[in-house]
Amino acid sequence: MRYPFNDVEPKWQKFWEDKEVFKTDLSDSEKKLYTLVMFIYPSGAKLHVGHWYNYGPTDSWARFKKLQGFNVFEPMGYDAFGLPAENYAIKTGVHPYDSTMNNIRDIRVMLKKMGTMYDWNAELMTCVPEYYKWNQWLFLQLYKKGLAFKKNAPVNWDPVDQTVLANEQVLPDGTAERSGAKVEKRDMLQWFFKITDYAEELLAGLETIDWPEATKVKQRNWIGKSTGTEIFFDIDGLDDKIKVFTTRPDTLFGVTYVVLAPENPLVEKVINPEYRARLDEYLNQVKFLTDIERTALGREKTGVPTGAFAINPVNGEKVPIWVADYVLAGYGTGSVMAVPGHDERDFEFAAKFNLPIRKVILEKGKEPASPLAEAFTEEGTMINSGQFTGLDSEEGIEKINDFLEAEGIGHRAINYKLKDWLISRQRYWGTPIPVIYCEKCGELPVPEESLPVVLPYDVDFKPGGGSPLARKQDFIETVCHKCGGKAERDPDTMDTFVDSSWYYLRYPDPKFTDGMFNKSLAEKWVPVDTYVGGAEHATMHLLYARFIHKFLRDLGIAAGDEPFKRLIHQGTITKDGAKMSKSKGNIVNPDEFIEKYGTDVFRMYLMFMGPYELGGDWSDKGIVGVERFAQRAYTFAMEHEGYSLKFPAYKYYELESLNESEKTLYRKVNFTLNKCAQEIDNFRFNTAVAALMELINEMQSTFSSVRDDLKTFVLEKLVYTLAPLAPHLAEECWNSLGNRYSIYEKPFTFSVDEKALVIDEVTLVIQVNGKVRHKLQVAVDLDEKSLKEIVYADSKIKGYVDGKQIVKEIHVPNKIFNIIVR
RNA sequence: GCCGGAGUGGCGGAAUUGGUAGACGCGCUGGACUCAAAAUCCAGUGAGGCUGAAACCUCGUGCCGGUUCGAGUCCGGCCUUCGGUACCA
Repeated sequence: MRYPFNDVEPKWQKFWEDKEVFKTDLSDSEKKLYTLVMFIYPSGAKLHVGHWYNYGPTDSWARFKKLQGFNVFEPMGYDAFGLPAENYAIKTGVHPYDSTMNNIRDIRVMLKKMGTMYDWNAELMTCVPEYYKWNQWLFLQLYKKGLAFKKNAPVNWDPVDQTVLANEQVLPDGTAERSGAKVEKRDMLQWFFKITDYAEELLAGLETIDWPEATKVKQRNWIGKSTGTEIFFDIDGLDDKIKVFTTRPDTLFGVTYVVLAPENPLVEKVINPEYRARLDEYLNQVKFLTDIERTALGREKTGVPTGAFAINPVNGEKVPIWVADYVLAGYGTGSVMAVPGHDERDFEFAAKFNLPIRKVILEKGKEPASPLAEAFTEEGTMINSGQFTGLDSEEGIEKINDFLEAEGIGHRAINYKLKDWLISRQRYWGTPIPVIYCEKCGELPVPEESLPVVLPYDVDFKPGGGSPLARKQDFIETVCHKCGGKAERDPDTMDTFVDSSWYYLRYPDPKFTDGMFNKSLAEKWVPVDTYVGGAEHATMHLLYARFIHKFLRDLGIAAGDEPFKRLIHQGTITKDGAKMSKSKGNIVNPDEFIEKYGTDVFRMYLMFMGPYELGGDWSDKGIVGVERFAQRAYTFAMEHEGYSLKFPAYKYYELESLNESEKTLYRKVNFTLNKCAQEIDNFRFNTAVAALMELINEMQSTFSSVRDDLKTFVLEKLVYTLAPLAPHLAEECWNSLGNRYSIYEKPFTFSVDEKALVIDEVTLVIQVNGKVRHKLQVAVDLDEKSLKEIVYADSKIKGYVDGKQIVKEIHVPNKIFNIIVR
C-alpha cells in the first residue's frame, strides 16, 4: 500500500496540536534545552526551499533531543518590521501592517504543515506595541548611560524621492535602485548605540562560545583590534597638535609628511590661504564621491598640500601637511604620519606627488645602501633613527613607546575598526524613537511611564518629502512632559536589528507586561543552547545581540555573558549557482514536492542532499530515493501490524542465543542507533539518513530468517530513529505496530547494547611495500604471532614475499599488516 | 589584495587520530513479477588492461612537489570556485 501522507500528515498534526504535545513546561529547567532558529522575516506569504532547509532539519534536531529526554523549548516568531513591507506598500498601497499580518497568518499555517514542533504558546512578533515598547525602553536605558547618542553621519540621499536609502538600495554605479537618481551623501543627525564601549569584551567573549571558527574569525576581523601608539605632532606656527595613530612607531624617523583626512576639523585650522582654492576644490570633489567610488579597486591616490608644516616630535624635523582621502576620518585619529619607505599607500602617494622616501628599516641580510623599489613593510633593523639605530623593530617599538611616554609626546594606544551602531532609519515601518524636542527644554527622552510611543497606522507612505512619520503632523506635534510647552517627536524609527537583539529573552513569556521580559524564566532558560541561522548574520545580528545581551546583563536583568552558547549555520541552497531571490525569479517552490511526496519526504530529502552546513545547488534528482526509503519503512510497519503487542521485544538480546542472520541484524540495529545519535547530534543528517537506509537494506535481506520478537525489536528501533527525521511517518508506523501512545507524547529512550557494538572479526588488510595485496578475515585483537603465521602461510602473500628480504613489518592491530621487502 | 570554506565516479555525496577511496542515494545495464505497464524485488555499475569466467594487474580524490611503510587526510607552492572584507595607518 502506498504511504497515504495526505491522510497521515494532517492526522498527526491535529493530534499534536489537540494534545499540546509540544507545549514546553518552562517551570522545569532541570534538563532544559533551548533551541532556536532565527525568526522569520515575513516579507512574503510563501516559504521557499531555503526556509524549509532552515527550519525542517533544525526541527528534526530539536525532535531528536526531545526523544533523548531533554525538556526542549523550540519557539518561533516573526521579525515583522522592515523595509520590504514598506516598499511593498509604496508599490501597491497595501498598508505594511495589513500585508505583514496577512503574511504571518499564511506562514504560521505553512510552518504547521511542515510538521514542526514549535511551542505556539511562545509565539511573538516585533511589530506590535506590546513588543516594540521594550525596544523603546531599551533605548531609554542606553540613553541614561550615555550609550545612545546623536551625531552627524552621512546618509545616502535620493534627491528625486527625497528620502534616505539603505546601502543595498544604492546600485554599484551610485544611482538609486528605485528612482534611478544619482545618490548623494548628506550629513544628518542620527542616533547611535555605543557598541564600541563593549569592543574588548565582545572580542574576549568569543573564546567562551561554541561557534563555527569561521564566524568567530569574521567577528574578530570586524572588531579589528589593533595595538599601536598615538603620537603628537606640533603644527608649525599653531598651538594645535596633530594626533596620529600608528602600529609602527619604529618607523617614526621615516616620516616625510603628515596626512589629514578631508573631514578632519584640523584641516580648516592649518590651511595656508595660498592653498585655499585648491583645497576647496578637492574637498568638494571628495564630497560627491559615493563610498563605492571612493574605495574603488586600484583607484589612484589623490590629495592636496595645505602649505602648513608639522614637526616630528622625535627629531624636530618639519614635514609638510597634506589632505588626502586615503586617510579615513572614521578610524584612529583621522590623521596619519606618512612613512613612504615602509607603507605601501604612503609609498604610492609619495611617488605620485614627489615627496621624499626615506629608509629607516633594514631588511635582514640587505645593505643599508640598497635602494627601495617598493615599500618594505615588514619588520627589520632600525637605521637612520638617531639613538634607536641598530635595534630590531620589535625592541625598537617598545623603546620608542617608552621614550614617547617619558617625554609626554605620545603613548601606547589601542584602536578598533568596530564602529558605533547607527540605529536611525528615516522610515515608517519600525519602532519610533522615544525622544522629543521641546522648544524650551531641548532634547528629552520620553518618560518610561509614557511608553509605548505608538507607531500611527494612518500615514502617507508614498515617497517624497522625508519619511512618512516626519510628515504626519499629529504624530510629530506633542507636548513637553517637563514644561508643558510645544514639542516635536523624533521622526525616525529604529533599525530592525534592535528588535532581534533581545527577542530570545522574551520567548519564554512573550505576553509579559511587567518588564522587557520575564527575568526569572529567562535566567533559567537563556542562554540559547543551540542557535541556528545563516552565516550572513555573522557581523550584524550576531554581534548586536551579543552587545545588547551584555548591556542587559550590566543593567542586572539578563544573566550570563553570552546569549547563544552553540551556533550552527545552515548552508545556502542555490538555484543554478545563484542565491534564490524574487528579483532573480529563481525561487524553487516546495509546494509541488509536498503535494507529490509529502512533507516528511521533502524534509528528509533536504537533509539527505548533503552536509547541512554547506548547502548546495538545488536539484530534485534523488528525491525518489528518499521516497522509496519512506515507502519501505511504511511497508515494513504495515506488514507487521500489531507486532509490538503480539510479539513484544526483549530489552536486550544475548548474542549467543541468536542465529547468524539475527546476530547480524541485531548488531546492525545497535550500530545504526549509535551512529544516528552521533550524526544527528552534530547536524550531519545526510549520514544519519544513509545509516537508516543501510539498516532497512539489512532488514530486507535477513527478515525471513529472524524470529518474530526480534523483528519487533528491530522495527521499533527503526521507527524510533526515524521519528525525528520523518515525524508523521514514524508516528503512523509506531501506531501500526500496535503502540498505544504517540512517540512524542511519551518520549522514552532506547539505549544501545554496548555488547552488540563489539565486533569479533575484522577484515585485516595485508600490504606489501604499502600496496594492498590481500584481505584476511581474522579474530579481533589477534596477537601478532598468530597473525604472522596466517599471513606467511598464505599462498598469495608467499608470491610477493618469497625470495625477498623482509626489511620491516608494520602492524596496526585490526587494520593493517604491511610487509616491506627488498 | 587580505581572511575563511569548497574542489572525490555520469550526478548528490561517504570515508575516527594518516591505514581497504567511492558508504548511502540517483542514474544507467541486465534479470524476476505482469497480458502489458507502473510499482516492487534481485544482480551489476570509477577508468583501463588481461581472461571463456574468476583470480589478477595498472591508474585514479583540482595541479606540481615533499614527508611517510602507507596521503582524499599532513607540509610547501599554485589553479578554480563560493562567501566575507575593502586604503583600518
